[in-house]
Amino acid sequence: MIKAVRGTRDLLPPETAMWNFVEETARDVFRAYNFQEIRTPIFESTELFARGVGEETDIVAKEMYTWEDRSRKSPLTDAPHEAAADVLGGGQSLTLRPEATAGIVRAYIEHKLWDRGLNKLYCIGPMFRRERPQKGRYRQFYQIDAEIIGPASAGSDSPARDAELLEMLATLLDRLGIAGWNLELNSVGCPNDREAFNQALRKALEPVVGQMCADCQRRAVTNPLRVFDCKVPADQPIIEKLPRISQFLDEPCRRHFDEVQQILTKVGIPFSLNDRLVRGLDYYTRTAFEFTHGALGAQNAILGGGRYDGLSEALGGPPAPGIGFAIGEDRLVMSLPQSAESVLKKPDVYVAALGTGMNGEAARLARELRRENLVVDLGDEGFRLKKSFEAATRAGAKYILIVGENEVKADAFALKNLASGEQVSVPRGELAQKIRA
RNA sequence: GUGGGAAUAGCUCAACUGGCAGAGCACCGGACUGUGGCUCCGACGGUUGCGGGUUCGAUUCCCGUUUCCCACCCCA
Repeated sequence: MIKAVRGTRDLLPPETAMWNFVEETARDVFRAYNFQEIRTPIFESTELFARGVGEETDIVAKEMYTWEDRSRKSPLTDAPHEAAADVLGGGQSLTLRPEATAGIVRAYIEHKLWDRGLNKLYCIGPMFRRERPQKGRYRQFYQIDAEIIGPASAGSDSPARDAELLEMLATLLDRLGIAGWNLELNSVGCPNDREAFNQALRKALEPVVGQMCADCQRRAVTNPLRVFDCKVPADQPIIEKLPRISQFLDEPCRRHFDEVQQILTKVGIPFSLNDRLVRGLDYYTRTAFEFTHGALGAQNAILGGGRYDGLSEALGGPPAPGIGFAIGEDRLVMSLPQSAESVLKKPDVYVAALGTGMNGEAARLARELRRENLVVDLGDEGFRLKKSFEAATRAGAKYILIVGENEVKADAFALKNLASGEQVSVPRGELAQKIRA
């Protein structure tokens, strides 16, 4: 048997109803904040992620699905079409997107979206990372992503945008009925701050790193910021004494962060400061945040994001400050309180054809009712009435409509409420109204 | 990539120390040919994840492998 490959999965009904519920709610909330949809390709030039996400990140260094595309022309017969193409293989290096922001910023640059002022964009779709699967983590997973990006003259670097985005997220989680979320907030400053902080951190680690766990010794070399992620109890007293990024923020960054907090407080969004919150992608600046949820095990981050004021320039574009987030849709669906059954749209009526020659009559009635925007399921004239009832009950239909010889002759049909058992004869023209009532 | 656990019917799970692979639910049919849910009866359903080894005999023991789950790493 051929099975879905490791880390991928089929989403089946009724669970897909939950996904539709989440996506419809998200679109609805985004609309209220004047965000518009953008759809970018699910594969891009490898270089985009190397430069955007960062060569040193785990994502780029070991988790991407990357392959070499076939060359347009054989290198034996002619020069490669693409100047950038590898001379030997001829093909361009392509990668399945591991995250959405880089592609959106690429589109921003490619289509000169700064001409439109401030862009508020969202994107829903699959991402791909080759990690070891576990609960809430898949190799093909889905993100709901939104970005605010534009020239600084359009206000893209304003703390008001950070606060607006965070308030929107709180609204979305509330609308979905997700209780018990926690917003953790930090500022990772601008590149200068980070540089100074990194130096101070390395210096502070030097005398103590020998006493720390093996992971921390490795982090101290590769990415000192990640030392703050350590959960080993013995290391905590040491980590407590390390310098914090908050001590290295320059005046503009400090003011920016203060303003974000003030607005959030004013609009009543609860948050907690976490100066150990560091993010794994190189492009983050200033505001960094995570919404966590208890019921997700080790993968407790339901969404995360932050500001990326230098990303456009890193990709060869003009200055374009921005802020965005990615929701792990798989994890969001897992933390929903509703059952799949409860969000599933059940048929209003099951049309039961009864007896030879009734399929046509039933189809005609079903067509009329569907044109009235009712959800209609349709049986088969070969079914005995008992079987039609069972099928209607299983489908969760509200009514069953019997289409037999007697009914057709009278042009009035037996309509039975499956829950109450009440049955009435209804003329053809009044069916839709009666069912909807 | 590292460590641990698991895998038996569509689903949830049994099968004593290595001795005929089972149950409940679901599904299909009948009791009941135009009135469902309840009840009763019957039928269907299996390469015991896959491959090898030990043995007279393997779901059971051993080795390998795949996948899932848990944790690490990291992230959404």
